[in-house]
Amino acid sequence: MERVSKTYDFALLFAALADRTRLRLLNLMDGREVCVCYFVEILGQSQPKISRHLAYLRRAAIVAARREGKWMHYKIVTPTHAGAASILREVLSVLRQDAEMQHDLALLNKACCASPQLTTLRGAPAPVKRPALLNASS
Amino acid sequence: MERVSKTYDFALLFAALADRTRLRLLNLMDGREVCVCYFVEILGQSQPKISRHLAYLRRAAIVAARREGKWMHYKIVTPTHAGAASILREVLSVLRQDAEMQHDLALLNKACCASPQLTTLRGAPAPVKRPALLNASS
DNA sequence: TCCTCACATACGCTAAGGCGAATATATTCT
DNA sequence: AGAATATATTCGCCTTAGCGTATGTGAGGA
Repeated sequence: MERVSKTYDFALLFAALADRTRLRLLNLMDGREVCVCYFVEILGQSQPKISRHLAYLRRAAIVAARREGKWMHYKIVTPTHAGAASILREVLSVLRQDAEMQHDLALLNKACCASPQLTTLRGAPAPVKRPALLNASS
Repeated sequence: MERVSKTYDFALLFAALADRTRLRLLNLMDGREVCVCYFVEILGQSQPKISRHLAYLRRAAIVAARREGKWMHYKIVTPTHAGAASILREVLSVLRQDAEMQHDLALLNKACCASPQLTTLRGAPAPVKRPALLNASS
């Protein structure tokens, strides 16, 4: 058995959370896997900016990316550290109360159901809702 | 009735938490009011450094300072935003599990009970434990 | 193979953070 | 008033972050 991160770097976790855009991204990924194009469309911000923030979250090991053809899907990964996991869970839970976060999610759900509605997203894969909010990935 | 912070700046909160030294300071203040000299002694770091991090926490409205003669006492203040408050509570709870944090607290408790033990702290006021972990201040 | 789409990364800039060292301020003591 | 103590702030330096813009890369289609 291998020992994983005896001392967890909480500062790194909080640095990853210390940006409104990243919090909005995480909120959109709460419980589902989301394609990058949706982030760009819903947050209304430049694609490189979104991509850089996603890279930041990846560096902090908070999200994982999966390629599917031309598209990249991002999802939240549960931190190996139990404390970090419960902090992240609490954060996501609190974010759900935020007005802007709720608005973002409403846009995501709309885009999900009415595919050809948003011209920019024509043919983009729909985000897949997951049963568990935080699902461990091997 | 006055409306308090309709939209809370979570990024600011997390930025304040995104530093190991500040997390150690908050952990020491968990449930009690602590004099600056203890922070310097226990963390073993320079006084200006400690003071700057405390100023950062003050700016983020996470702690409050109180002067008592030559000494300054710091304590955690509960954020007005309920979500922020519960995040902070969860963070403090998780920090308690961390080895270094526990060690810091052990040093604080020792310093608290054996006053004349630490020469540097001769005559310094003892930290006062509070019943509630997070007590709202008017 | 070339083109296009979706996304990632590099570059140049500016702002902010963190640190040590020095200095300022407030309080108490003599 | 002057000295000593406790704490805060400033300065200069370096590193990191965030942004727009431009460019690179990987996959699919013609």
